[in-house]
Amino acid sequence: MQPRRIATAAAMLADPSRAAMVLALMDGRSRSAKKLALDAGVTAQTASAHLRKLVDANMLVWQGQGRSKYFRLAGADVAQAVEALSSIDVQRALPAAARELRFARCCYDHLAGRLGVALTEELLRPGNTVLRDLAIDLAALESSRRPLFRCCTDWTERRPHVAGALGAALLRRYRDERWLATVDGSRKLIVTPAGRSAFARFFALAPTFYAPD
Amino acid sequence: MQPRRIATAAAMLADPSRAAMVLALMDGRSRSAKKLALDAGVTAQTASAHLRKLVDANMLVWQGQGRSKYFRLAGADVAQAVEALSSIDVQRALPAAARELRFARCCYDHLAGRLGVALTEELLRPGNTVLRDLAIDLAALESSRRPLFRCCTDWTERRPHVAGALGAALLRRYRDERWLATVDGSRKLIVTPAGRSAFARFFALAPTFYAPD
DNA sequence: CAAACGGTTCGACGGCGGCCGAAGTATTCG
DNA sequence: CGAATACTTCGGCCGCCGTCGAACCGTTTG
Repeated sequence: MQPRRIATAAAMLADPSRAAMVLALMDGRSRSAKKLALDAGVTAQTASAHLRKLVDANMLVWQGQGRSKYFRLAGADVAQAVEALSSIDVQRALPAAARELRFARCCYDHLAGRLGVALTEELLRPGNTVLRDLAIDLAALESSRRPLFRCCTDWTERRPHVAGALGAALLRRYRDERWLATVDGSRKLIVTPAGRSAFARFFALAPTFYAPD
Repeated sequence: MQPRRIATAAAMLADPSRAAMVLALMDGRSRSAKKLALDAGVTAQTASAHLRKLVDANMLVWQGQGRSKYFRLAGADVAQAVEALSSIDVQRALPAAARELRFARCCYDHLAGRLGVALTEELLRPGNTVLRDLAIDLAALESSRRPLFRCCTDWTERRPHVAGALGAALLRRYRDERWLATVDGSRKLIVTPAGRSAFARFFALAPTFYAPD
């Protein structure tokens, strides 16, 4: 039956501790069980039980390294479900913490927020040449098992941004080029000076785009 | 705090009875409390409690009519969250019931499934004239408070289909023209003979498209 | 008005599940 | 080897929440 499947998937995120863990992994990187326990504010034993459930539910994958266990999200579907859930009942006034994430953040392994949406829209404009300009190897991405293009609806902007293998490749590129930089352990991303000029050149992003709203 | 928000939203769908109710509303229509109680297989009292919670959580809205109360989804965000959750851990072999929905179904108030994805891709092709051909009044849709365009990732196709005000307007149109017909109380949609020729004319859908996969 | 029907409130029951302390395994390091 | 560290298992506690029976309100119908 369908309801049961959805209920069990939702139940994984219905516990604040598990939600905190998954949220901590929304930047796409891996974290040890201990770190996740701290993130969630529970002891190691409880975290262990939670992580086991999340793995059993195919929401997390894990990878051993010495006496540590590193966890990361099992796929972009999980990230999308989390984003979709947080998009429900967005109150008019976002809390300060959320507003910080509004401009640019990573959603699992791709770019989200106002910047993500804007770059996506530019990318989809007919006849654009950004992918060629950046020399993104679409053929290589296509051959991966992961779908090339998926779209993910932004909970702050309520408009789509690009996810999937392409979204991941783009964010990786932005980081490698030092156009975007990560902030401490948060999902927030900041645009470097080099990034500003690059986005202006390749995406025709006006300087006024960065003005506070 | 962020985790708590997500957890409470997920908790709404974490109960099989509530999940069944929400699922029963995924076709975008309204249902009475009694009907929903039957759908979920619980008594009227329990259903009442569940529905109250769902309304409090802004996932359902309700509308009184005489001594009856009719519920429907509060918005497309809810439908999207449900779709996203069901997309997690899609096993290779879909159950028979799900396969029936694969070709065409309604997702809240717009079209999803293989047909929804195909029509969306045709719609997005540069220079297409479908919206003009069908005389869709974009200006009127634009003026509604609801966002004109949103995309929703399909859990069967894993590719985006059009949602938002435009998606709703299109499905309404397809139904009004009798191109698509609903099946009993399910979300399944079937293409009428008139629909086949219309989709061929406006969307250049080849007859082979309807072949079973 | 009385009967029927849809929805709600109350209270009690029962079970599931998150939590931690304590103890157990495995790996690393001195 | 022994100490320290990361993770797991076990057992018991506690609280939350879904469930239904019974009784209660409001509307509709005859």
